[in-house]
Amino acid sequence: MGASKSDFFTDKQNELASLFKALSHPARVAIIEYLLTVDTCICGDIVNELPLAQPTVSQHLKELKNAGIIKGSIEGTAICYCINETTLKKIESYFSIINTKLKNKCC
Amino acid sequence: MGASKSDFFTDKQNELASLFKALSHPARVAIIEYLLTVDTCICGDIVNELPLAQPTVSQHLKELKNAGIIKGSIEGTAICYCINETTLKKIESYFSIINTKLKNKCC
DNA sequence: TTATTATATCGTAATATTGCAATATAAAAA
DNA sequence: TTTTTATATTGCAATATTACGATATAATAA
Repeated sequence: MGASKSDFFTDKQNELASLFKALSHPARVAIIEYLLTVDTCICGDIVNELPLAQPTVSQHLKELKNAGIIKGSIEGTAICYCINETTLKKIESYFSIINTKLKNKCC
Repeated sequence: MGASKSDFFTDKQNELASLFKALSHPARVAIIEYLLTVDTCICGDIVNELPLAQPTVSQHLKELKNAGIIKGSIEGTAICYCINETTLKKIESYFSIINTKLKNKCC
């Protein structure tokens, strides 16, 4: 085999896993961090920021977009990408809940 | 190719990516969530909680341990796993910083 | 000692990811 | 119109992940 048995897990577990999978590559972490340094959303120069070829960057952007971590809107010839605040707030609150639960533990 | 070009990214970006990679499988999310429901750290029954064979669960536990997300200590014949609070706090603070930065954005 | 119990490792097949050259698309400029 | 510019898609080779049967290890029980 090799395919993950996602049918046996809850929807929430699968959703969380796919969010983390989207962030599980250094290039995609770098993209997020670059988007954070840019003031506006007009940012079609992500390709120049990364040590990867244009098709590869395009593929990484697609994965981040499919996971809902970034949003992209067409701006003439260029495309304007920015971080999806809602998703990142969800992720933060997930870890916030985990850490709250951990406070009542022994370990 | 197929190997990710981790040499071209910063250590922090690679570290974060490997933390997220550890969480990028629903079984491993399920393991974390199960560990949260258990009061003590004595928990050698993760295998019975998951719809996966013992070697597969063992492999997932190893990945979580290697990434520093869980800790495991030998407890006689069994092994006692628990969540590594330090790592999870780090992840929460990473997203907390991101969300703070996002507040000063247009989008 | 010989079970038994709990977990890890090995080996391997199925599948997924990564990266990029080549090519396609689609909007704006000439 | 044709060219340029920006991004996406296709196709494919290299590599990584997932899953599990078989087997190994290592501590306790009998």
